[in-house]
Amino acid sequence: MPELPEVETVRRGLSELVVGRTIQHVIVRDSPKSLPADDATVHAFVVGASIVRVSRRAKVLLVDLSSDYTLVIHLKMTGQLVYRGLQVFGAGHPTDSLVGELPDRSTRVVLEFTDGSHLYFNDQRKFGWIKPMPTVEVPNIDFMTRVGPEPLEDSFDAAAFIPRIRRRNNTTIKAALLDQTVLAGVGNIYADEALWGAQLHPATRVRDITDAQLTTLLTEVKYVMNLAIEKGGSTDRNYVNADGKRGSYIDFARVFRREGLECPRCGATIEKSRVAGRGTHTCPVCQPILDN
DNA sequence: CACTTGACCTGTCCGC
DNA sequence: TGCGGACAGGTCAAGT
Repeated sequence: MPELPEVETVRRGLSELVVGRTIQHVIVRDSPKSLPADDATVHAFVVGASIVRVSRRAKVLLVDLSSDYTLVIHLKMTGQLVYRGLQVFGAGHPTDSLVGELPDRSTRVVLEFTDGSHLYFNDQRKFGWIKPMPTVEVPNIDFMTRVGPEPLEDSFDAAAFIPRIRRRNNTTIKAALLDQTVLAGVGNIYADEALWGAQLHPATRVRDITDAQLTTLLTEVKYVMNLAIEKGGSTDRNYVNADGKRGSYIDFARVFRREGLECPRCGATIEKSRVAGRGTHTCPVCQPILDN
């Protein structure tokens, strides 16, 4: 579920809420992909450690501990990280929140801090994970060595983007945007939104797209991601930030989940189809398929 | 090798 | 309400 803007929003929240706190207790229940490290590792390097920094690479969160271990976290489709202090009453407007009392049925991991507050890792579908590993080893994990550049870095310009995406010249532009080794952090929502912005049909082959169009596409990727971060991410079904609150980008989406509604640019009816194995939203007028 | 599809899971929604 | 099937924002293994 969460793409780069959602993970970045969670990162910012956790930086405010958990940095400086000391882990007193760890509870893990039914999270098959989590914590492959044995209990001894958790006891030696997680329990008793404090959180010194929360960073992000692509869609992966990195929680650095004072023990020189890092909790590497992937939320995948339905993962949430929600912090709860001691005072739960009055925490936000009810319609802002998707989560009630915690832990709940989907809670997989709980970090209890020495001050009595908690961080809950909830994950309905159990695809997500939290894995402790030595901080120095994090850059060596397969995903980190293969993942592409961060799209919001100023240095990631058209000159950097075009040759990378042209490595996937024989596939569709949507599949190429979703390829994390081309660039980091684009998922299904922002792929559709950026392609609408660039007036490209997601099923267009990369080889049929000009460099000028790819340059526009990169501008649109940066635009939708920056806007989404500003809006606190997109909540379609169950994404929430570290306070348990929804994001509002989805209210600003131009095509995503808007099938049957009007295209905000031309008024045509937005369609839903399947491209690269994913639900795909397009304007049939603004985004004609090119097949040169 | 490049690319596509299926699997991982649970919950929800839609049609009958 | 009940039941079966399709589908859900990510990633990797297996298949073509």
